[in-house]
Amino acid sequence: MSMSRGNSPETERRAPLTRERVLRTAVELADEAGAASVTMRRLAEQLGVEPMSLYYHLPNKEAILDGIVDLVFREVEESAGAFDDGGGSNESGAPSETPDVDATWKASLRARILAARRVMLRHPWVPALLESRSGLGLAQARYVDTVVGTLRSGGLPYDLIHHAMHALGSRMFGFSQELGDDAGAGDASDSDAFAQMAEQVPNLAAMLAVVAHDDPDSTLGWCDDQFEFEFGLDLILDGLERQHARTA
Amino acid sequence: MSMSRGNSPETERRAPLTRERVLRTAVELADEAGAASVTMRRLAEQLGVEPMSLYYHLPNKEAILDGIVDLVFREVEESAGAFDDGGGSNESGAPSETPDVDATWKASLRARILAARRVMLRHPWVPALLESRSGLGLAQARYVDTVVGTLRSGGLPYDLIHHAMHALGSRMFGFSQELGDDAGAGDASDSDAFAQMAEQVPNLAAMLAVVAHDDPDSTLGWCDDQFEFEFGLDLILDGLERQHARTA
DNA sequence: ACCTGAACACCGTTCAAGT
DNA sequence: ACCTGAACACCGTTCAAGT
Repeated sequence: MSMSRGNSPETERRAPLTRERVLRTAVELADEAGAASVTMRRLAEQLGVEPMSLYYHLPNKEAILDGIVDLVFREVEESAGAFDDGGGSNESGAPSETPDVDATWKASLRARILAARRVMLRHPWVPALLESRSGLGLAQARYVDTVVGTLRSGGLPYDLIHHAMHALGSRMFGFSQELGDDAGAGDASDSDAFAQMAEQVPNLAAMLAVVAHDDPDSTLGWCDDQFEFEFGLDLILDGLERQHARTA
Repeated sequence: MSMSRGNSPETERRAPLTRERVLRTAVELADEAGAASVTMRRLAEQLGVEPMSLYYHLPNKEAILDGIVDLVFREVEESAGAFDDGGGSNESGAPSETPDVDATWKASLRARILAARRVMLRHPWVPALLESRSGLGLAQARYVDTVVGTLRSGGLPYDLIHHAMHALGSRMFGFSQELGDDAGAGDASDSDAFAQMAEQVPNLAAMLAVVAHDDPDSTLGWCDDQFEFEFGLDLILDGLERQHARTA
């Protein structure tokens, strides 16, 4: 309520330009028009400001891209507020039988990843952007940290956890390939091109014929992405569990 | 040897501009300087030609990117020339006990994928480019086709094969995430930033400390990518084998 | 401290023209 | 048939300047 800083009604209407506000607007822009539309000039326009003003709050476009990825991972953290931290900080590195192993590690990791997926589905441009980025941002690192913590609470040794991170790959963040675009379709979108392709790829064509048999429109784009995601995720989680059981 | 078309020594020295030659040069350019350097203007320069000449042989830049991906997959096909086709075309879709199941499907699929990986390692820009592309090219589709054929020859039903394709994801093509860049490193490249980050991500830091303990330089970038790739691949292949055995 | 204007070095691409 | 030149509508970014 203090009016010490000269807040005219005008400056109150237009929120001041801020790193935070720039990034939030960039996320909105990406959500509405795709990552390619996040351009310094269009972002500035959206903010009612000149392009060069952005450079006062962020060093360059890379920082903006890093920033919006981090913003999404903060959203992931919020969405997972209900989960416990699972951070049993076992200082000694010895893989002795810890008494307090959490038998539900697999279910809770699974739930957390599926929660992350729900956020990613709201921002389908994140996967492609994330692949192009090298280096974890802070929020993403914290997310990875909770995954490690969950696996550790299940009693898995750190080297198996390390392999698990690699085996999960981007699945850890809730996506595989086909989030944004229609993977599996492609040049063969129209059925003519596909029929012509079919004789060159008989095995693939046979598989598609069998799998799509209960879906009326035979054109592709028929995969149940959610089912496939969970299938692949469970394959990996079950495999990890088995590896752990074999050496425990 | 015929000189019917006016081949002066000059035109023989400079090979004629061709779709093929444009794409091969584009691959070389990407190999040497990264995918970002494949630009119509720089590509033309490399070919000793004006930028607009490229548009006579290819419709636009997208076609060039699709083209170089396809070129790499043709390289994958060549590298796998020693493999058999495994194309047992079992017309009836019934999953009855086929007498001619190939018990070595897992090993041969594994070998083919690792062969593809060796090609991808020569062209580290392919993964990122492939993710951004929607739709299989012909050579890539043929590659997928042989993967389907191999799984089918092992007796797996088509719907399990379909799940397998999704579960494998880009691993089918021989890469996971960390081909080009140093995944796992990042903002924490310098040890100062990492130490500061460590207290925010205790579980992650603990894992890294344990896993890196036998690697002298504690900075990241220490993962044995080949080992991790094979670990994840085997996890999936073993899981698929088990799923198949359970329903066979 | 915060924002702007003009300018630079790039992009992909169209279109009319050259040979 | 094959290649070119000029031009257009975009980029990200630097740098000196405004308030």
